[in-house]
Amino acid sequence: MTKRIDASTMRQWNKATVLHCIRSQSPISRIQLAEVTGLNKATISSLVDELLTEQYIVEVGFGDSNGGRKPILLEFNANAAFTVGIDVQISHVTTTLCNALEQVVWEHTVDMTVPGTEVKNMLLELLTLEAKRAIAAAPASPHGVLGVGIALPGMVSFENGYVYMLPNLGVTEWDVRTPLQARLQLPVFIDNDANCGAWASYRLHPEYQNLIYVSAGIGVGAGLVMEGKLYRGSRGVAGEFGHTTIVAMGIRCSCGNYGCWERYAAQDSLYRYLLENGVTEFSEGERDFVARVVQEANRGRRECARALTTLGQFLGVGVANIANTLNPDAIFLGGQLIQAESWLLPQLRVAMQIKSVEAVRHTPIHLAKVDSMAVGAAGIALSETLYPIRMGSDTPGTVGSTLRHR
Amino acid sequence: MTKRIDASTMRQWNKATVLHCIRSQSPISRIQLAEVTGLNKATISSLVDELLTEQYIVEVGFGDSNGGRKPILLEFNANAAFTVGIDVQISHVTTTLCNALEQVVWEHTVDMTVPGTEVKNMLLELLTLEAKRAIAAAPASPHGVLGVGIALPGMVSFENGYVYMLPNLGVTEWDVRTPLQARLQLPVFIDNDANCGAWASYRLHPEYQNLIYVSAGIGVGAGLVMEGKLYRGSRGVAGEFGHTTIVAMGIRCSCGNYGCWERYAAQDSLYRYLLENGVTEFSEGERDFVARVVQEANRGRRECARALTTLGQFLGVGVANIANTLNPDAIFLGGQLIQAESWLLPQLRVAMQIKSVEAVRHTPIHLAKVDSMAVGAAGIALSETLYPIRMGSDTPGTVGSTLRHR
DNA sequence: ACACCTTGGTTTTATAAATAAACAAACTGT
DNA sequence: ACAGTTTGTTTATTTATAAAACCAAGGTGT
Repeated sequence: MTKRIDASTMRQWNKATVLHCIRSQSPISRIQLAEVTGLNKATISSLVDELLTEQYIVEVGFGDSNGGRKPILLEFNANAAFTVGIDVQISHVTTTLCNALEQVVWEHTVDMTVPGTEVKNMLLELLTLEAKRAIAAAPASPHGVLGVGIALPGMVSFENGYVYMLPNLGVTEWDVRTPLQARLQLPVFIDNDANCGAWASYRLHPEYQNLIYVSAGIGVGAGLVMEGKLYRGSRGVAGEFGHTTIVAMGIRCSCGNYGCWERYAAQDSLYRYLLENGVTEFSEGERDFVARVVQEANRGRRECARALTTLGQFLGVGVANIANTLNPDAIFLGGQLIQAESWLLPQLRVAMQIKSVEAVRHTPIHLAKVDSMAVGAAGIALSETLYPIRMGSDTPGTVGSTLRHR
Repeated sequence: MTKRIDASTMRQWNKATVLHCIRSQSPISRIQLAEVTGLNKATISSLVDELLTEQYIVEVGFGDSNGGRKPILLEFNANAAFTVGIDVQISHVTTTLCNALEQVVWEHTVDMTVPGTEVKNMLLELLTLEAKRAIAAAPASPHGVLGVGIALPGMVSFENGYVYMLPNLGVTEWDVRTPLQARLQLPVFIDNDANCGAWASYRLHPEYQNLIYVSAGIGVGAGLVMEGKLYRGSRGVAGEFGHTTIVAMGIRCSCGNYGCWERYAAQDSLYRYLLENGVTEFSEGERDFVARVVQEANRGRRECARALTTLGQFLGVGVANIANTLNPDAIFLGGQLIQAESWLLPQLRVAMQIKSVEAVRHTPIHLAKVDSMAVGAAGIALSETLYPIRMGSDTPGTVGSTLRHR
C-alpha cells in the first residue's frame, strides 16, 4: 500500500502526470497541459522547466495563434532513453532495442538449437551477447540504456527474476537475473512471454484497460492486463489457460491432467487433426509446419482445411471461456498459430457467438503484432525504470499492489 | 486516471491513511501511527484532531508506559456510521444492518415466493420495506446510515445500477437503482451476489489481496478480488465461470452452449447424479434438497454419496481451472451447495492436486461465512460512501480505474 | 503606424500542507 | 525529590501549488 504523501511525493506525481500527458498527446503547449491536468499554469511552467533540463522533453516550435502569442509546442523526447527487449523462443531469439516511445530502433534475430546439456549456460551466454549487441547499437542519449527485459516461454517469477520452468527448453529452477545483471551492469526484468505480448498490445491500445493476450503455439498461455496493470497472480503464474480442462476426461496431458485446452488448441493438436483426416506428410517439428498446412488448405486441400477448422473451434472454446470469466475489453491473439489466422478467426467468432454469454459476445478479437513479445519485454523494462513515467495508470510500473523489484 | 495532487488532496490521502491504520490496528497511539505511516508526529496530531471532532475515532484510555508518559489509545468508532446490505435469493431475502467495522448489528430474513407477473414491482416494494426496517433499526450515530447495498443473483451493472438479467427471478432489463434511491433518499449500490460474497471474504481476510469467491447453488458464479479491488470487467459481468465449457460437446445448457460447468456442478446436476444412481425420491425444487441428500449420504446411503462425490469432482474441475488461470491467494466457497462441504471439499482438494499446475496446487480453499452476500453488499456500500476510508488498497472504493458512481 | 485586444508564458505573492525543532506533560525508577 | 524517558503539542521552517500581477508576442481595426 502506498503510504503517506509529502510535498516531494506530490511534485513527483504531478511531474509524472505532466510527462505522461506530453508523451501521449504531443505536441502540446503549456497552457493545454494546464487545462488537461488541472494544474495551475505556473506549476506547469516549473515542472516543464525541470523536464526540459532533464531532456525528457523538447521544445519543437510554435503552434498557430488566433489573436495572441503563439504557443510553444512540447514533445516527448523519444530518444531520452532506450531499453532492450529479448524474446526467447525455442528455435530463435529476437532482440530489439526500443526508444522511450517503445518504437523499435534496432532488431536482430538469431537461430538457436537447444543443446542436450548446459542449456542454462548456453542461454546465459546468448542473452549476454545479444543484449550487449543491442546496447552497443543504442545511439547516444541523455539517459542511455535503462534496462533489459526478457520474454521467456514458461513459468517465471517477475518478482524474483527466477525461472521455475521452461518446458520446451528443458530448463527448471534457474536464477537468470542475478548473473545477467552482474554481466550487463543493468537492471534485468524477466517475464512470461504471454505477459510481454499482453503488455505490448496494451501499450499500443491503451484504450483497452482490460485485455487478454492469448499465445497459441507449442503451448497455449495468456497474459492478463487488468485495469492497466499486468496481473500476475499470487505466485506470478496467472494465465495458465493452456492447462484448464475443456474436455473433462479427455486426452491425457503432459501435466498429468486430462482434457487440457493445450491438447486441443496447440500446435501438436493440429498435427493430430491432420492425421485424423488422413494427412500424413507433415511432421510436427518441421520448419514452417503451420505455414505449410495453411498453404495446402488455401490450395483447396479439404483435409487440411478441416484440420484447421477443428483447431479453430477448440481455440474458440477457450477464448469464449476467457471472455466469459474475465469480460475483457479485447482479446489479442499471438503465437505461431496466428499464421493460420484466416482459418482460425472465423471459427473463433462463431465460438464467441454460441459459447459466450450475451454481454461479452462482441468482445473484439485482434491479431497481435508479430514482434509483440520482444517489444513488450522492452516496454516492461521501460515502465519499471524510466523515471518518473506513469504509463497511463494510477501508479508507476507494471506491478499491482505487491512489492516492487529491488 | 487520477490527475493532479494538490495540498488538500495530499491531506485527504494522509487522513485516509491514518484512519485506515486506526481501523485495522486499533487500539493504537499517535506515536505508533507516526511510525506505521511514516508521517511526522505533528502531522499525526493534527489529523487525529480532525478525525476526533468528526467522530470517526475515539480516545479509549491509556496504554502502558515504561518510563515515560502513557500513550493515549485511539480506536476506530465502529458506530460512526452504518450501511444496509440486502441479499436477494430465490426463496428469501436477507437484510443486514452493519456498522462501520462491517459487523452485523441487526438482521432480518423474509421468505419470498416469486409471483408470475409484476416481479419488479414486488421486489421493489420488498426491498424498500426491508431497507426501511433496517434503517429504522440503526442506532443514533454521527454519520447515520450512509447507503444500501444489494446483492442480486444474476447479471447486473454496478456502474449503472442496472439489472441485465436475474434468470431465476424472471427479471430482465431493470433499472433498480433510480426508483430505490428516490424512495430511500440514500445512495443505493447493486452488485452480483458472488461479487458481494467475494468482497465480504476479502474484508475478513485482507491478507488475500487476490481471492476468488465461488458461489455454487442453482447456478455457479464467481466474484473476483484482484489486488484488493473487485474486478468487474469491461461491462461489469466478469466471473461467469458457470458458463465456461468444461466438457466440449457435453450437455446442452440453457445459455445455448454445450458442456457448461454449471450443468455439471450446480444443484440440478446433483439431482441428475442422483437419478443416474437410481435415487428417485428427491425433487430438485424441494425444501432443503441438498441438506437431505447429505443426510442420506451421511447415513451410509452409497448412491447419495456417489452422487455427491461426482458433484465434487466436477466442482473441482472448475475450481482447478480458476486456480490455473488466476492464481489467486485463496479460493472461497459459498452458495447452497456448501451444505455438502464434508463431501465436496475432499474431492476439490483431489482435483487441485491432479488438475492444476504445480505452482498453484496449494492454493488454500476456504468455506465462506453463510451471510457473506448480505454483509458484502453492506461492505460495498460502506467502501463507496464512508469518507474517507481507503479500505486497504491504493485508492478508495471497490472500483478500479473506471468511472465512479455519481 | 499604432492603440488595443488576445493568448501564452513567467514572476511575484499568498496559502496550505508537511517537517523539524523546541517545548510541555506525564510517567518510572532510584 | 529528581533525573531520565516517552508522549504529545506548539512554533518555526520548508516545499509545494495556486492566484494574481506581469511581460511577451502575436493579431486586428482604424
